[in-house]
Amino acid sequence: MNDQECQHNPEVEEASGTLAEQVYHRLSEAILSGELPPGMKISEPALARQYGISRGPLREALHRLQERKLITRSANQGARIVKPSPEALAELFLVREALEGMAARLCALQASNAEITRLRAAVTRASPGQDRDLNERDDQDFHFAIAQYSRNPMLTDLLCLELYPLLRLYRGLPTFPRPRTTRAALEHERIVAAIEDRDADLAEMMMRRHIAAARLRREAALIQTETG
Amino acid sequence: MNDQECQHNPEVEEASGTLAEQVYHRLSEAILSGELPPGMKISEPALARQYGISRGPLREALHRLQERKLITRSANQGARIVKPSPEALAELFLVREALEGMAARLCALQASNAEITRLRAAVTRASPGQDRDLNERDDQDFHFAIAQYSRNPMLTDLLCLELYPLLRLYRGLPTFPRPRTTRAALEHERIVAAIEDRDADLAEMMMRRHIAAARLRREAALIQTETG
DNA sequence: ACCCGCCAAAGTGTTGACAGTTTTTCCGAG
DNA sequence: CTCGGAAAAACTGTCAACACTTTGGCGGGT
Repeated sequence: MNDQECQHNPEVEEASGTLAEQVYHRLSEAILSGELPPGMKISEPALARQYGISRGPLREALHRLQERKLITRSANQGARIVKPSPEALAELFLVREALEGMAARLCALQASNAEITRLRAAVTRASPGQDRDLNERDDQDFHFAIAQYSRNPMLTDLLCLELYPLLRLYRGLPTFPRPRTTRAALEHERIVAAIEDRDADLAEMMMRRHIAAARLRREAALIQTETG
Repeated sequence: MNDQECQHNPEVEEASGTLAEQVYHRLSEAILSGELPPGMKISEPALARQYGISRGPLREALHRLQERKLITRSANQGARIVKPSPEALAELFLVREALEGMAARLCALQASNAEITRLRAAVTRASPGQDRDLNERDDQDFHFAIAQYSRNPMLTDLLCLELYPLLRLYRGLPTFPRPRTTRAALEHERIVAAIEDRDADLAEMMMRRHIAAARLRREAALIQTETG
């Protein structure tokens, strides 16, 4: 009935299971990528037409997004895309520091030798010399691997399925700290070295400093903006 | 059409907003309290009849519970109440250690003097002498207050709305560590003392030891059970 | 010109019914 | 008695329609 579906993303559309599941993932991606502008009010009939489905599955997806705090809902007043704020970004970095610090600790304690070898390979491949900078993809892979090798599914899910996706929301924010390429690569190397030594305390401390550095850079930039 | 509604809990039924919201909270409570046995398969028609509503709002509530990981859903196979495992409990305690440690740190850095005074009053009231033991309610209030005074809404929500409720699920587990009354009260006192001194490092360390103590006691009990 | 109440249009919340799938049951063959 | 398979019951996924609420605009009164 709708000839102009898939107008928002001409990708493969064969997906998993139910319509509610599909639209949930597509909406999640649309929000995190900024395709749906923050603060926008969601009209259920309009969105349902756009995706070529009924309101039932759409509402189920919206309730899941609500629980993930990607949208806000109030009774009889509809849903709105969540609006990222500099304050929320600061909070996120502190939570991330705590969780990734623990992940690095567990990694040092429990990762297998094979996993550590893979970590080392990825880090040295990402920065073979002084001149090679760390790109965003390598950085994400590194943190993703640490989270996985912690052997704590609850912690891994929290980081990879909730915190890391949320970070994408804040990329457009003017206060989002740009990665410090060569410096970050060096810190990654030291974290892996601590894990290789099975030094849990050092691994956690290094990871926390690594995360905190981005937060502190951002706070410094904020102050400079205010006074400048 | 249903004369025997509310058969499961004869309480006040006037609640907030939509039916989906009400049934979401009631189901959440039912799962966490163990009223709905872990691992049980959920029949949507049966539950809908039991709560006197249609399947639509019920399904919306179920999708929210799925996102909270209180139930598991697979396409065309229905939903099941999540089953707590000793492994998941161990993971939970590690995540809690990381997050509450950070909360105590932020508390030491950012809590107002009035809030710290309230913390101190609550701790001394909970254990006026050596003989007075720490009950469960006082313990929960203490950790709840720390989470709140951290002035980090994202961290507070994670702890109070996700981790702490989840803990109730594991209370029935034979491996759940029973509180160490007088010892825990002493540790609480030391944490508050560190916060009063605005000693962020010490506050975090004390809180992490406090959480880790419960985890270690549990692991020790497990080993003893295996060998005994 | 401004404010207040009414009316229509749109939107959200809820329901019952229909289609496709899974699970159970039941019956006969081996 | 056990095993396999087909029919039937139950259940999940989906949809369109209905009831109630909110929103926007219009007209009348001040």
